[in-house]
Order: sequence, then C-alpha cells, then structure tokens
Amino acid sequence: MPLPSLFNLPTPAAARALLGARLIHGAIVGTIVETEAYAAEGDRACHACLRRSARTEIFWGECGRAYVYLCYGLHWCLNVVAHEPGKGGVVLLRAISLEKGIEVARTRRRRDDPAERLASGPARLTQAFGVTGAMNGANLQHGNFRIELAKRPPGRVACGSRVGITKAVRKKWRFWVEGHPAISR
DNA sequence: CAATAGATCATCT
DNA sequence: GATGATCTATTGC
Repeated sequence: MPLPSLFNLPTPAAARALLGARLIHGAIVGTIVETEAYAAEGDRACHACLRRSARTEIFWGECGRAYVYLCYGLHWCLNVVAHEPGKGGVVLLRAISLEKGIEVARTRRRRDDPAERLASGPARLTQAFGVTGAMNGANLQHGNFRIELAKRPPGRVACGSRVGITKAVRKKWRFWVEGHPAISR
C-alpha cells in the first residue's frame, strides 16, 4: 500500500496520522506509537529551518522517503518526509511497539531488555531495526524497508511539547498513543 | 529515585 | 571549532 495520506498534509497532521502505522524492515515489524513533527518553515527546532543544504534538501523532497541522521555522534534517528506541496518537513519516529523479530532486536541491543523498551526512543528503535545512515533517502512506500499505514487510527492520541530540543519548545508537536507502555521518557 | 557526565562525529560556521 | 531531535552508567541523596 502506498502512503497517500502522508501527502498534502501539514507535517503535524502527518505525524498524528503515522501513529498506529507499521514499520517493517525485513523480519522486524512494529507499530509506531510516538512521533514528532519538524517543519522547515517557521520551526526553529528543525534542522532545515531557513537553511537549505545538501543534508536538508530532502525535507522538501518526495513524501514517504526516509531521512536518517546521526545524533550526538553515535545515535541514528529515523524520520519520514511528510509535508504540504511546496513546503518542507519530516516526522521523527520516537517509539515503536515491536510485534515480530523481538529476538533479533534483542541481539542488536541488550539481551535482557524488556520487549516494550527495545524500541522506546528514537535511537533505540533504529538500533532494534538495524537502521543506519545507509538508509538515508530510502523510499518507505514499498520494498524490504517500508511503512504500512494503519487501517484504522489508534484509540486515544495525546500531544505535548517535543523532547530534547532547546528551541521552539512551545509547539505541541509530539504525538503519542495515550497510555502505551512503549512510549519514551 | 534524580541528576549529571561522557561518549563521539557529520554538518555547518 | 562548535553544535546537537540521545542513551547509558554512575554518582549522590
């Protein structure tokens, strides 16, 4: 299935729409339970804010592609390009509830991690799914590494301030499935 | 349990 | 040369 509902949506709306969707990478499958929106225009917390460069060009690119970047020198973070026509923005995937491939994910992280903690954080989920900078620009609409949107939206969705940023803290652009055990922080 | 330090590098100034 | 959308281990109460 393509990701039509990610197109032509403002980035925060796309972030909400991604809750309940499945991320699939080979044998690893999980449900997205926490996201954050980053808009290129008017969002000072965004990497691409007023700064178009080789790295941030993808913010204005085709929706449904992956933007993977290295944070603090050692953690990969996975984003999905999603924005209205002519604008730029991405959705950061912050937490995933694993359904399949839990044992494989455990070998990539700590063996004694509880299942709900294996992918409960932006860098943890890339570890669990084996995502690295090599996947930057990948098309997530089909293939071995892809996203399948939820047929029905999840139950309760909460929103609040984004985590770990120092600018534009007022924006309530973090979305999560209320009460889910796999959400971060 | 809460607070803090350190690891470590692509990107931009 | 500074910065940062994090995580983990360790310290201190």
